[in-house]
Amino acid sequence: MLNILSSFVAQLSTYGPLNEGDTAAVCALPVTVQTYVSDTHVVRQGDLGRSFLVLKEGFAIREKLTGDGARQFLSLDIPGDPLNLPALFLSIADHGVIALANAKIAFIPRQPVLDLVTVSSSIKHAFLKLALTDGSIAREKQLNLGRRNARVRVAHFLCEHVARMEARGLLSGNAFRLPLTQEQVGDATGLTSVHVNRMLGKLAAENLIIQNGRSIIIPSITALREAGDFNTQYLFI
Amino acid sequence: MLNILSSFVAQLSTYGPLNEGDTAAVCALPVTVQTYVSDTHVVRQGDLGRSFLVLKEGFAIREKLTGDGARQFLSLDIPGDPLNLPALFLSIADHGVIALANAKIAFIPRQPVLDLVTVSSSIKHAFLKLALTDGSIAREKQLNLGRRNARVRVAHFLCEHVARMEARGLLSGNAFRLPLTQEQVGDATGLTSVHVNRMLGKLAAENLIIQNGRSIIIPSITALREAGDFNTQYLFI
DNA sequence: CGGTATTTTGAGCAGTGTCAAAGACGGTGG
DNA sequence: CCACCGTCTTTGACACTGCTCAAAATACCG
Repeated sequence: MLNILSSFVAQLSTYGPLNEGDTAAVCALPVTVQTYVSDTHVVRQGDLGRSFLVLKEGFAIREKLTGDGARQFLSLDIPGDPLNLPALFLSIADHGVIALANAKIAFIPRQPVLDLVTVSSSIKHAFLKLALTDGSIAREKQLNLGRRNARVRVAHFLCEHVARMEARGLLSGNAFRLPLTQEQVGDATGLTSVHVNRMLGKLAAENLIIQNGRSIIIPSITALREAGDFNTQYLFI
Repeated sequence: MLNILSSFVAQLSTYGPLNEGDTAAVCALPVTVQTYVSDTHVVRQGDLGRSFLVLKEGFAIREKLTGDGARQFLSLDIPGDPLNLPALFLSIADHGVIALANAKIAFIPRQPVLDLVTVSSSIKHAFLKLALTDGSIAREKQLNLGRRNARVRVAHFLCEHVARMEARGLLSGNAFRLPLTQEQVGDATGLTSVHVNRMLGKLAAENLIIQNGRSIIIPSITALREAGDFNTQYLFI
């Protein structure tokens, strides 16, 4: 229960029934946990997938870079999220991973995970659904980046983070603390920090959010979701 | 060999070794083929995944819509591509599918596919890699839409289509015919048709492409790839 | 050959980016 | 506990990319 990987197992089991043997096998995987102090690159685009990474505490970010160094954040990951599933099975990481301050990441050597997936069909099935869900989220972001304006994009970003946190039981009430700077929100939404600042101000002026530093209160999640053209369906939670 | 699903099997086997039994089992799946005349919605966002769809001939598009009806194309699919893997395993389609003129799509009832995946571990493994690769491509598009300007985006789009066609052996030489209107290229790149037109004109003026209607010649793929900040790595071909 | 869809072009505009500076905040050492 | 320093947020002025609207030119299809 209090295993290092319990939150990951819990999430995995939402994708397909795991029997006790499966659960035990996952929890028995050899694990090392690493804690990070400030924003740190854990994996760089192109690295070999030597270990499977699962976020245990705090937050992490997956990112890609353009040739001239512009950053695009692909996801803001929360406890229980796998951080490099593609690298595990495709050998090479198509994206980088950044640990935010105080994040704890579990490292599991690659081979034991591959072995486990080979042995247990239901675990492999859960991994497949995990990959497909991750793809669904990426596609929603294509839509967000390609066809929604700045205000809607920022609102959508907030809605998604809150919805995912809530689904994991990591959020209570309508208040939370954003773990990112506005510059980083810009990297997630394809905007500049200046414009993110203005859009947050606009959402606040419309009473869709109440800001106090990085603490955010959402007076009406329904209203914010409408502003962000947000629907939980694509998250499959 | 000349089975309806042979191109799909060929692609699947690039993701993981399939023995003869696996190959035969896939080819033995019950299939109906449907031909489309002009751009037609085959699946709509939110539909139930009753059949597994594989593109056999021509082109198809996967799309998502915003609440106010703006379109974002997620991918331009080519023969051999599965069109609704997520819907198959997650029950509900997170995106729509459009068949372009003269496309032939193979419909395979859902249950036989699920059964096959349950029985064959190597086929499930191939599906997993397929899903992860699809995710990798979606992430590159997040980068493209979020952080690259219009000219680079259009060049990147062309490079990706050409690279994927080539990898399937569907292209010879440096000429091809774009199966999309400029409006549709805009839906794929998050631009308007007018701006796509200008960017294509710009690429032509720079001798990166030679246009004649929808026929495009690429004098130097190296040069176009540089202009499009394109590298095949994320395609895992 | 006519009608429709698509491409091309132009002019003006809106949304977002850039640059720069001031203000607020938070953590650290004294 | 306070002062300081670096980071982050906020604001303003202006530039530029890409959008809108509209019309003309061209290509495609029956």
